[in-house]
Amino acid sequence: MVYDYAGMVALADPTRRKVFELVAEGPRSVANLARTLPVSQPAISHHLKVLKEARLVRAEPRGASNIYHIDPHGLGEMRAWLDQMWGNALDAFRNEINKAKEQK
Amino acid sequence: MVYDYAGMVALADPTRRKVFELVAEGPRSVANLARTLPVSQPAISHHLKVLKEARLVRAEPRGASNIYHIDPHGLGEMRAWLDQMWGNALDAFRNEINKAKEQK
DNA sequence: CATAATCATAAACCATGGCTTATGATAAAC
DNA sequence: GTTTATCATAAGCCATGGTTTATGATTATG
Repeated sequence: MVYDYAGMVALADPTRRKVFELVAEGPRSVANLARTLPVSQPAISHHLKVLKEARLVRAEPRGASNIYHIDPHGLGEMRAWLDQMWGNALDAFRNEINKAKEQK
Repeated sequence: MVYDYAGMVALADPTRRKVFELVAEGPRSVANLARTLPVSQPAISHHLKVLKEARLVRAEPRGASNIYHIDPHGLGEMRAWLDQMWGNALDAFRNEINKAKEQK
């Protein structure tokens, strides 16, 4: 599986996490997010750009506003990747445990 | 669910990702990692410290060496959190879709 | 006991990136 | 048509954090 870790990078910043969490609760405009969080509107726009490039959110123009909502597909990709990574890591871990037992 | 995002922050750095991926393949010492990756030994130690505090790896002293392996418990916590977040976000997304349809 | 190997911590350097202000472009409101 | 609201981008500032060198502590080796 190919994954560029963009989702992890995007969620590493606290402010960007809050932006994402708010959008995950329901669609929000840039102005709404800027009013809700203690950062400027350009900062919000920048965070949304990173989240969008990480395929965690999508934009939907609505008049002068830009409504952001989550990107189920991209979010699912990140989840699928973590699931596989988790499985692989645990398999390798169990192999090491068995190898250690054989040493006895 | 309480989660401090430490796992995401830890995996946001490219070098630290490589350290983790190598450890996930099987137990490795600090010296081994330092020989494998193009960074100094103190850099490796620092990355391992971050990964350990994020509960993604654990250390096991073995003589003068320090063998690192994954922390299945901590890794499982991160996976469980992402699973729940994913479910919540999708539920909220579907609610919005239905709301939009009722508007018609 | 002396030497070599392993590792963690501290200090210093510097690039990355998150933030603000400034600005222009588009759309709604009056 | 003028004003107001919304949004994205650019430029500049500055803190965060990733890196290296230096160092000391602990353990194996000879």
